[in-house]
Amino acid sequence: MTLEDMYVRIYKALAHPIRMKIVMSLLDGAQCVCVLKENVEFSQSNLSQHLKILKDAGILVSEKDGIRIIYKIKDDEVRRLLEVTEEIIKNEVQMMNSKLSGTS
Amino acid sequence: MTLEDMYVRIYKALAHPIRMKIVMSLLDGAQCVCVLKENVEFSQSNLSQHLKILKDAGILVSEKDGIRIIYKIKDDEVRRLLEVTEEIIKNEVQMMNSKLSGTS
DNA sequence: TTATCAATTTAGTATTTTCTAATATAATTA
DNA sequence: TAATTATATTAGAAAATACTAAATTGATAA
Repeated sequence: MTLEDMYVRIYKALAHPIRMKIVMSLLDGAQCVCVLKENVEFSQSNLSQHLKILKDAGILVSEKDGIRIIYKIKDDEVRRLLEVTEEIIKNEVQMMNSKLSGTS
Repeated sequence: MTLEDMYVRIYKALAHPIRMKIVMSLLDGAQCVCVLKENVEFSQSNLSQHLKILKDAGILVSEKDGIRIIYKIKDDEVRRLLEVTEEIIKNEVQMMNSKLSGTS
């Protein structure tokens, strides 16, 4: 596995609307699959597959709690990744707006 | 386009080995397509398609220079995104190593 | 103007990813 | 132990993405 491949694995994990939704939902705190399931509009097996991808990529970690499995954001570095991405998006939106209003 | 979709577009653009290679190659400085072509192992049309995806996602920008087109990393925020990702990878590698050597 | 070089676009095939449905596992409770 | 609840896995069809080859555009030079 090259360095490039490691980058790609991380980005690929985040490059899906459902997975992004899961990750954002977990930014507020850990959640069990049973709760995540309620906010997601498809099958439980599909959710499970997406969670696996996120876990394998090192975005999420999980732990057992009796019959439940709790998922959470792995660490602060992952949170920072999302923050920096948000910065990029903010810049884009700002630029779009200033172009539209002719203030550029 | 929701906020989620904007995140996804950025990550999707980076979630490909060839595109990652292009981006890394551009971290050292702007390059024309003609030079990028030499470091990439497939058709020029394919390269062009990947460049388009990176540009549309706001990762790269391009400018004309006579007959050539020069591509470069859009801005420092994008560079930071890559840096933070590298941090995540470093942590992973470190953890793997300490597990292997039993130092954990 | 014609030829050439640099890059992009288009169309169709090949490959990869995603989703659904069914089955399996694992912990808990009756 | 059997039934139930929570989650994961598997297999195959559906959808999305990537690649190749050919055609196109646009700028420059002969």
